[in-house]
Amino acid sequence: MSKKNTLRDQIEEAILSGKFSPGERLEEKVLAEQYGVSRTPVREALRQLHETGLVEVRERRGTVVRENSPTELVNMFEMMAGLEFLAVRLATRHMTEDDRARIQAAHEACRTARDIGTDAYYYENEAFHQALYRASGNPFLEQQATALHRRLQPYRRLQLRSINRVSQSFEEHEAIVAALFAGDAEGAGNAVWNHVAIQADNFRVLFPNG
Amino acid sequence: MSKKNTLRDQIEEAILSGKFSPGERLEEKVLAEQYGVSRTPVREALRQLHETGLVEVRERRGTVVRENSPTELVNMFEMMAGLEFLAVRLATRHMTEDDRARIQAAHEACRTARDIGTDAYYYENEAFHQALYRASGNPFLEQQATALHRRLQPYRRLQLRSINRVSQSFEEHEAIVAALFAGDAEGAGNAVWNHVAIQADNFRVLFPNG
DNA sequence: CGTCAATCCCTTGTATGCACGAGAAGCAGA
DNA sequence: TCTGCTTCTCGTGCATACAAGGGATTGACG
Repeated sequence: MSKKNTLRDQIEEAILSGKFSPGERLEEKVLAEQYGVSRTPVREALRQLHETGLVEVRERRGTVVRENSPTELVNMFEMMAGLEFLAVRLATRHMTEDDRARIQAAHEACRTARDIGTDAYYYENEAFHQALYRASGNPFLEQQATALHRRLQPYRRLQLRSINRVSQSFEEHEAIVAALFAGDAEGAGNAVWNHVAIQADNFRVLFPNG
Repeated sequence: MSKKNTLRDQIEEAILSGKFSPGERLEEKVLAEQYGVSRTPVREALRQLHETGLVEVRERRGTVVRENSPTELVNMFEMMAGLEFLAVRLATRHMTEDDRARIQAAHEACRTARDIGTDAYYYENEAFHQALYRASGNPFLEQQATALHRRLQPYRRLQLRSINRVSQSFEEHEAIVAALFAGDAEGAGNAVWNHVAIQADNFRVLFPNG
C-alpha cells in the first residue's frame, strides 16, 4: 500500500485512540520524522483526514485535531438520523432477499453480542446499520451514511461508557426490523429516527453546556 | 489566495463548463504547464476536487473527470431529496424570524425570475434552497446539503433545457412555503420530497437505459 | 497470425530545498 | 507598565529532483 494511506490510517488511529488530543497541533515536520517519511506523504494524509472531518487545516496556519463541540455533534447525529430514516424508507420498497438476509443475520449477531459485552455489541451494531444502508439500494447514500457513521463511531462509544443502553438499543433494533420486514415504511422510518436521534439527546445530557 | 485554491476553482470551472469531458484523463504535468505552476499545487487541487466528487483519483493510475451514470445521478437526487426533507422538517420547528424572512424573500425573487427566463430562475432557485437548508438550524446539514446541491447543479440545468418545468417548480415552491409557514411538518416534508424526487424521475425519462 | 511475456517509457509517488507569510519576541515610546 | 511597531523565526506553500509502478510496445513462441 502507498505510504500516504498507511500514514492516514496510523494518524487516524492515533487521533481516535486519544494519542493526539483535540485541539493539538499536528506539525508536518514532526509527524514526518516520527513516522520516518518525508513531509509530502504526511501532507497528503492530513488532507485526507480533513475530508473525513478528523482534522482542521487552515491556510498557512497548520493542522490541528478537530474538536467537535457538543452542538456540532448533536447536529451530526441529527443528520445521521435523517440519512437512516431515508435508508429504511427506501429499503422497505427496494430491499432484495439478500438484503433481508443480511439484516436478519446482523440483527441476530447483535442479539448474541448483547450478552457478551458493550464492545462486542457495538461492533455488531456497526454491521447492522451498514446492512440497513445497503438495503436502501442506493450506493451513494450507503457510502455517505457509512462515512458519517464511522465519523461518529468514537462518540457513540463514549456515550456507551456513560450510559448503558445496549439492551435498549437492541430493542429499538427489533422494532426497526419488525416494521421493515412488515413493509411498514412509516413505522420503520420513525423507529430508526428515534433510535438515532436519542443519541443526540443523550449528548445534550452528557454536555449540558453544549 | 493560495495557488492550489485558484487552481481548484479553475479546474472545477473547466469541468463544469465542459472544457474537460467526463472520462478525460487529467495529467498533473499537463495541467501544471497549462496553468504555469508546479505539480505540487496541481496535485492538491485534484485531491480537493476528489472530495467534492468531481474527479476520480486512482492510486498510481491517474486522475479522470468523473462520469456520473444516470443511475448514480438518480441516487444522488434521491439523497438530495432526503436531505431537503430533513431540513424542512427541522425548519418547521427551529425556524427563526430571520429564516422566515429569507425564505420569503428568496421565494419572491423566484416569482420575479420565473417570467424572465430559465437561467434567472435557476439562479434564484439555488438561493431558495439555500435558505431552506439554513432554516433547519443545523449548520452541518446546511453545509452538506449545499455541497450536494452544488454538485448536482449542472445536471439540473441540463434537465431544464430538455423539459421546461420552471412554472411547475415554482408552484411546488409555493406548496412548500405554505406548509412550512403553517407549521405543517408533514405537508412541508412531503412537498419538498416530491419537488426534488421528481427530478430523479425526470432523469429516468431522459436516460431510459440508466 | 494470435498470444504471451519481457522490456521500456511515462506518469505518479516521494524526497528535498527554497520562498513566503504568520505569529512570537523584542524594542521603543507613551 | 502597557501599547504599538519592527524584526526574527519557524512552519507551511511551492518548486524541483529522484524513485517506482503501471501500461504500452515489441518481440518470441506456439
